[in-house]
Amino acid sequence: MADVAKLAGVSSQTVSRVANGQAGVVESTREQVLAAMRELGYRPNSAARSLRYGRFNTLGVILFGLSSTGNSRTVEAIATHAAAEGYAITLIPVGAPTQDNVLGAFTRMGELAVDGVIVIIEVHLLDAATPALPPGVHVVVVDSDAGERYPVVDTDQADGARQAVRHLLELGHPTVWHIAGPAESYSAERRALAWRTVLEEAGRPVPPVGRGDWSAESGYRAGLELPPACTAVFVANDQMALGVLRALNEQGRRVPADVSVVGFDDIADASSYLPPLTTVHQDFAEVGRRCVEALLEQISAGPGGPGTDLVPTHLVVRGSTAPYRGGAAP
Amino acid sequence: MADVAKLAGVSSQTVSRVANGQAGVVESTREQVLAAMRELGYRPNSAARSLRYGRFNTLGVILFGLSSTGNSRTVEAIATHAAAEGYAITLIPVGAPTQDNVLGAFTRMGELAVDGVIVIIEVHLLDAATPALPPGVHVVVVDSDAGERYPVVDTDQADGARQAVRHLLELGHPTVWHIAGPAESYSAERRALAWRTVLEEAGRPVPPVGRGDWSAESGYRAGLELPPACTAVFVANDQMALGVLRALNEQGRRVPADVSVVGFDDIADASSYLPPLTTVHQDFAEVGRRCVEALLEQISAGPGGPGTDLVPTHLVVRGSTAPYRGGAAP
DNA sequence: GTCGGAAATGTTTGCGTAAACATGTGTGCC
DNA sequence: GGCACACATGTTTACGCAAACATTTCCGAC
Repeated sequence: MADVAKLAGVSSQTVSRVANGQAGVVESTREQVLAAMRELGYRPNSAARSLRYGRFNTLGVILFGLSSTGNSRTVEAIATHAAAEGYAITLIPVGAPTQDNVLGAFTRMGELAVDGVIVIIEVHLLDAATPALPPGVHVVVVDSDAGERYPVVDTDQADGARQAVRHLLELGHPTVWHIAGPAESYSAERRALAWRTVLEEAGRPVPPVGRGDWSAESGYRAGLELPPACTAVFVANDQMALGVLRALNEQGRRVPADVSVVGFDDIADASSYLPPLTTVHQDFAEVGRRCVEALLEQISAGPGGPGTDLVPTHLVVRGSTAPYRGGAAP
Repeated sequence: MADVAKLAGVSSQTVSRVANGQAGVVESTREQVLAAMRELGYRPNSAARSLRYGRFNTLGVILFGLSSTGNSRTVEAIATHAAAEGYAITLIPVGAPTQDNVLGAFTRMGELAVDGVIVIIEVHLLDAATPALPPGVHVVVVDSDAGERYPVVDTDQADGARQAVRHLLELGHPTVWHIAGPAESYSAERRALAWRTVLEEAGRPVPPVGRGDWSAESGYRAGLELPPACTAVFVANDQMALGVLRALNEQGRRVPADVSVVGFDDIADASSYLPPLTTVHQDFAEVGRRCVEALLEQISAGPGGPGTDLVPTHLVVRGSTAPYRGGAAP
């Protein structure tokens, strides 16, 4: 900066004024400074700026991994909206979901230059970790039941699951089976709970729950366990539903003629499954947007209270569901 | 830091020494300082550190989006390995692939506190943009033909495509059709070129190329165009292959009995397609790892020359390919 | 012409850290 | 006992920037 000032024949303060587009610099001077900047290839040093302002214009994101479609789409939306607000994103992935790893990630984040943190992680691992964050750092949590302690943004999992199960009941199926995600996952539990509640409210029998780990492969294995009596199944995500379709296909059971299948997420591929999957649409981009919004609000206006902001879902009916035809196999 | 020093009854310099684990501090003093740090919840300010050192310990990543499986897995690997080396990741997504957007991303990145940049973007958009980066910032490029000007890390696209096409020819198919990715994509072009070359070398006719945009939906549309004479098709990625499977299924053509299909990427879901997809396995994690390695090498040892580092691929044979049976439909 | 005041520009200062240099403190050796 | 030297700790300074305050310049009104 000093070099630019010297070359332009002005003080460094004037350079600073030009760099920040402040008023009070006469046109001719501004021109000269800009020319000098170009000539020397001057870039403002963001570290010095941060030091001066006490702000970093950076948001941290802590998550388990980008491998799930939901996470990666949420992160993408976060990055996009943060960029639009002049913020950069710093990513810290946590390897295995252990207390130690999570704590380590928060500690690292605490040492990093971030103004706020978005946490995409199960809450039970979170409690021990947040104290590792410095006091000034704000937090928004995605996809967990931390609503009593932190601001939370989440998809309306329960309502989505309700829509799925009701759709199947309305088609006449006597009851609906469920293949859930991993027990540690809060979304998985909420979807399972909503499924159970709808069945109970409708006075239908509640079949035993199948389990997967969100992967198509695990859905395939769980699908093989589905008994012949099953005519309708609500699967906790689209990828497991893909596995279920394969399992049913291998067993010679036709979808949707013999068995109706509903997924959750509405990933891009779901419309190309065999048959195209009826599923619950989840608006990941909106979740990401609201996270950034809530966090920036906190940063500028001070900590908002806890509470949960739910993004609505809706059912997308495609070819994998059909009316009940009175029996399992024809 | 001054507060800690006061509380511990030492100078700030001693605090600094303790914070950085430097020698020359007697045990009792160190204890006192550590205690004071804990009491005050002291955190070193990374902005000041960066200012002092001229290093940020941050790597930038510029990409189009996280929606493709490949990108998100590569980014995940980059983040993981960078974290292991004590570096954080700053993400800048580029919306639409226009010259302006790319330039904007590079400009923003130039103003950000990064020591190096990993670019996951088509090269023809890259040329106009890199000058926007400050001189001291190192660059590694993924998935492009920039090998003559930048260090490039990439999957061995050509070899993967060759393996796919040869596999189909070895099964006895007279020739192999191809559904390519978008023409702007360099990987798409390389896969298409390798496909054409193998056919020409084998003296087989080269059918017209189908086109998609990587999405399952576009694969479906391209799949509907496949003529009855087609008995083998190499699709440029797994998701489009999923669409092709659906198109063939709708037309009553069985896979692999009537038509053999090979994909590219080996995404997690591919083994659960109907039928499980034969595809070219791509090691995204390794690509990410090598990127970080190359970039850190540059940062510590000065700019390495251009050149391309190819990560090998291998064919995974599953259920979507079968020997040629002498005719298109039985 | 002189004076007031607004606008343009310059100077000083401090953000938190750590290197470089300066000072103190004790130890062992002759 | 005095001296040198190693080691622990303190003081000064600079990193790049911009707010706060200081100075200069120029204009119009009287």
